[in-house]
Amino acid sequence: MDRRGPTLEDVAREAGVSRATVSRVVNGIRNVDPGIQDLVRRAIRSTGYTPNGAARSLVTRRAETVALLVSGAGDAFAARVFADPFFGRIVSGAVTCLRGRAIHPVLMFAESDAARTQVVDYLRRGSADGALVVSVQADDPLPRMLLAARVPLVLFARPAQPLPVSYVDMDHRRGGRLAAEHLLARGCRHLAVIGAPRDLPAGRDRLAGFRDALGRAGRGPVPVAEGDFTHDGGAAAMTRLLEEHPGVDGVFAANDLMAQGACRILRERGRRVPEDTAVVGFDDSTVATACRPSLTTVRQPVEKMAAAMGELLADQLKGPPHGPAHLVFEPELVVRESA
Amino acid sequence: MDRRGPTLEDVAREAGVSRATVSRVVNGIRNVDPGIQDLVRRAIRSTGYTPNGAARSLVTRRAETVALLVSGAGDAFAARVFADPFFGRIVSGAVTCLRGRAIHPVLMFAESDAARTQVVDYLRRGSADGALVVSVQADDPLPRMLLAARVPLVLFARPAQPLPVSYVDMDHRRGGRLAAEHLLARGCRHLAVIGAPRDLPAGRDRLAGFRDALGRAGRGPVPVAEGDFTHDGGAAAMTRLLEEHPGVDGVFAANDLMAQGACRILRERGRRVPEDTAVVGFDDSTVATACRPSLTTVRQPVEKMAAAMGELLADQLKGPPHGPAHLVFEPELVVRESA
DNA sequence: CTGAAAGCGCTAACAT
DNA sequence: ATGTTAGCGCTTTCAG
Repeated sequence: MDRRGPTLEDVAREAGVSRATVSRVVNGIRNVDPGIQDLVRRAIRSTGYTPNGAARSLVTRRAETVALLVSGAGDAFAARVFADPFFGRIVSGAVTCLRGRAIHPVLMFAESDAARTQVVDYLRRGSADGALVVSVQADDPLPRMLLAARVPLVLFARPAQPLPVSYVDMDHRRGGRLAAEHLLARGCRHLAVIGAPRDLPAGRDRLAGFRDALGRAGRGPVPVAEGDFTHDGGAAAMTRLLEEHPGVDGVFAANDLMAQGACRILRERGRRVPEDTAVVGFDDSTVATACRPSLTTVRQPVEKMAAAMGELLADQLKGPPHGPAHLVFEPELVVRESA
Repeated sequence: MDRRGPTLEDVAREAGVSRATVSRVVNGIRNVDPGIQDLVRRAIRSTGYTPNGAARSLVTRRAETVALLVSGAGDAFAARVFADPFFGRIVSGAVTCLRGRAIHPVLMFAESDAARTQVVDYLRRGSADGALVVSVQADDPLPRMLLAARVPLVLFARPAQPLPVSYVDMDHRRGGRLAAEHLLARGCRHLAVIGAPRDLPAGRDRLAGFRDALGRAGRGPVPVAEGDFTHDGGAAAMTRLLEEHPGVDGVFAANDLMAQGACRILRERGRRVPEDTAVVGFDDSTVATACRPSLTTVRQPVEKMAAAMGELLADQLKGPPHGPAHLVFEPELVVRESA
């Protein structure tokens, strides 16, 4: 079963012109006589010609492909990643943006040294022109490796260590402030936080913003239980919080999944949400509207951010490098039932 | 910024051998003197050589890449797809399987004629060696188009129209039976179904299996409200069901998201789940354990199925075609709180 | 505006 | 066991 199709040569012969001319027509280059253009197009149709990607790629040095990398650690990483609707949103935003530019995304997980090596090799081999990277780990070595390999790349979220690299991010500090202000405004007096893993810049910023607002309102320190972005992690954190601070009447969770886990525990303990304890989530993921009470949450415009990543990378691939670009989006508080 | 690296030629010169020998070492072909192998490897290291993918691809006629196609219709298709954890599971299963074989998945959505054309072109261009297709639409034209282009492919789920193509599927009929038997066994007397879109074979089979079991138990016809696999669709269907059959005490929903939507409505109407109305879902997706009551559901081994798709395709790419293969997996009832 | 010709970097016969 | 050679299918100067 050989899927080898007709080549430029075949089309050229059919049309009675040279390969170069066919190539020009295929690539939409002007300076081709309209009559001949027609001739060629007809020949293309009649032969059923499609350009060969590898051959083209070999000379243009472009694969019209980028790697979409999800980077983090742990067993069953791939399986866990998509349990959070967050990643699906990134993927769909990126894919949608790239497809408009006829760039194709190759999805890869980089959760071990072996996987990272595979990823870097893939890029060095020229199979992809650049990379879109989503790290869920603070000390992720991947961006550095890619930078060392001179791979054009754009990160989702500012790296934990400063790096000369483009990224798209959100103003998490502001997000944390919005959450705190809302909780304060609805009269909560005993706040608590279910935080992100301690070393993630985004998590730190959300917490810092939350504290900012508290400080400004003359409030003291706030108890924090660390979560892991999962439903169960949120539930566990809420349980701990309740043991040590039974009087808590307002909770800010660093993502919606954890907020949902927290709500579950609160209700199992006989507390009404939001009457007894209000809960604010983060992300505005699909679960925010699917649960009862629906979640009041800080919306991240993830799809837009992912699309921006794609654009930034596309620009970088096209023009000469203008140095790292940083795009920071604004969060938005979405008020629903939980707070 | 030219990322052009050293070539085979450079390595050959450095090692004082021919390009062919270097190529043999790189590709792990025996019949190379161990001493020379060492020499070459050293030269590879010292030059920092990585093979060029396009050049290799041009002669081997293999891209070591497959397209992972999600096919369906509608606006914002890409965005909606990942709202259901189901797709994330497929993707992660497929990626995990393929990576072991050094095959890279390109993710594409095919929801319009333009998108489908782009997809077929991509394959015809040789940029991918084959396709893994997940259709969420009964009359999806994509498989046929791919078949016509002689693209090796494997479908997730049997196509609505018989097609000479390999696929991986589950015994949905059996899944429906499991759900019915469980509901019957727990003493439900007034059953109802929240079905899948009517034209999906999987949905039809689940319903048929459900009816099978009912018939065998001497039960008559069962009311069915059609859903669209979303949380809200499930809620809407449940609402309709309740209006026409207020006495319903057992519901089978064609996926977990709809089951969750149904539970929401039931509780809003003051009914206890499962005491007043039991609910059985389908898929055993991540939402099944995240909600209260947790869902009793029919588990689909999605990751395994997706991995099997990858294997089937890999085999097809490797060996000579042995005709379409069909792999059918068994469902499993997972009993939790909702029924 | 069109054609001829030179590669892009690699693999795979075929010789040796 | 190694080297020589001929392409894979395309783009792109460079002439004309």
